[in-house]
Amino acid sequence: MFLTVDPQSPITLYEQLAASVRAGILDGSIAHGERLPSARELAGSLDLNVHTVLRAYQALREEGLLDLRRGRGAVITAPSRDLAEVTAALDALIGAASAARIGPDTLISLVRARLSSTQTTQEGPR
Amino acid sequence: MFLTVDPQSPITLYEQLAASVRAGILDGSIAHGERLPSARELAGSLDLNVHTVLRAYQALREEGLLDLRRGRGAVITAPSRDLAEVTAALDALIGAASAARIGPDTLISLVRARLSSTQTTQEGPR
DNA sequence: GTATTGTTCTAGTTGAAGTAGAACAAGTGG
DNA sequence: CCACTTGTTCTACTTCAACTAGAACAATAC
Repeated sequence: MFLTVDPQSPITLYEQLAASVRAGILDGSIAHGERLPSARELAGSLDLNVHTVLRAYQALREEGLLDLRRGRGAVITAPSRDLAEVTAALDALIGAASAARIGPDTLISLVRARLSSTQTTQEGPR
Repeated sequence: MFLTVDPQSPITLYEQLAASVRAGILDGSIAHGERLPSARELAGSLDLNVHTVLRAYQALREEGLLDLRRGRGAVITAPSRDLAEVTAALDALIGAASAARIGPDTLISLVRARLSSTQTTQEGPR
C-alpha cells in the first residue's frame, strides 16, 4: 500500500490522500475488507496532522468507500473494480485530446462539465 | 458568447471563467480572432473584480489560447477544434466509469494521474 | 490628443486548509 | 472488568491563496 502526499502540490493534502486511497482501491493494491493505518499512525508516517488524515478518511466514507468506527479504524468497503474498460477509454480520451491539441486544464474542465451535466451515480458496492 | 461564473462553486472564480472561455473556444461559440469583452467590462457584467477577470485572461494566455495587448483587449488565438472524437471518447469514459461504479472524484483523480504521468502537450495552434 | 485597455503596484479582507491539543465515546483485546 | 486503541468533537490559532479595491502607468486605437 503506497499512500503518498506532496506538500508542494496545489491540490490540498487531504484530497491528495483521498485520491491515493481511491487509486489503491481501484488497482487492487488495497483490498476489500482491508484495514487502513489508524489516523494517528498515518499522520505520523506522512508527517501530517491527525485532522488532515481524518478529513480524507471522512471524505472517502461519504463516497461510500470506507467504513469508519472508533476503536476499529478504517476498513475498505468498496471492492476492486475491473478497470480494463475504464483505462482503455481513458487512454482513448487522452489520445483524442492530444490530437486535438487540447491542454490538461481544458480537458479537466471538459470532464468536469460532462460529469456535472450527468446524473452523479453513487459510488461503491450496490 | 455565454461566460458565466458561480460564486457558490468550490472552484475558484478565475478558474471558472477560464474554463468558460475554453469551452466557448472549443465548441466554436467563441471564434478564432474574436475579441473578448475588456476586463473592466466583463468584471462589471459578471460582478467580479477586474483583477479576477485579468487573472483568468492571463491564465488563458499562458495556455496559448489568448493574445493580450493594452488598448486592444483580449483576442482568441486558438482555432476551434474538431471535438467529435474527444466528445465520443469522453462519453465512452463516462459510461465505463459509471458501469464500474466509479464516482466523480475518483474519475477526476484518474484523469489527473494519467495526465501528469504523460508528457503535457502544449496547447494551442502550432 | 483622447479614450480604451492591459500592466503593475500597494493594501486590505475573507475563508479554506492545516496545525495543535484536549476531552470524549465506542470498540478491541487481554 | 480494565487498559488500550481509535474515531469524534471541540476550541483555538496560523497560514496562504483568492478576492476585492484603488491608483498610477504604458501601449494601442481612433
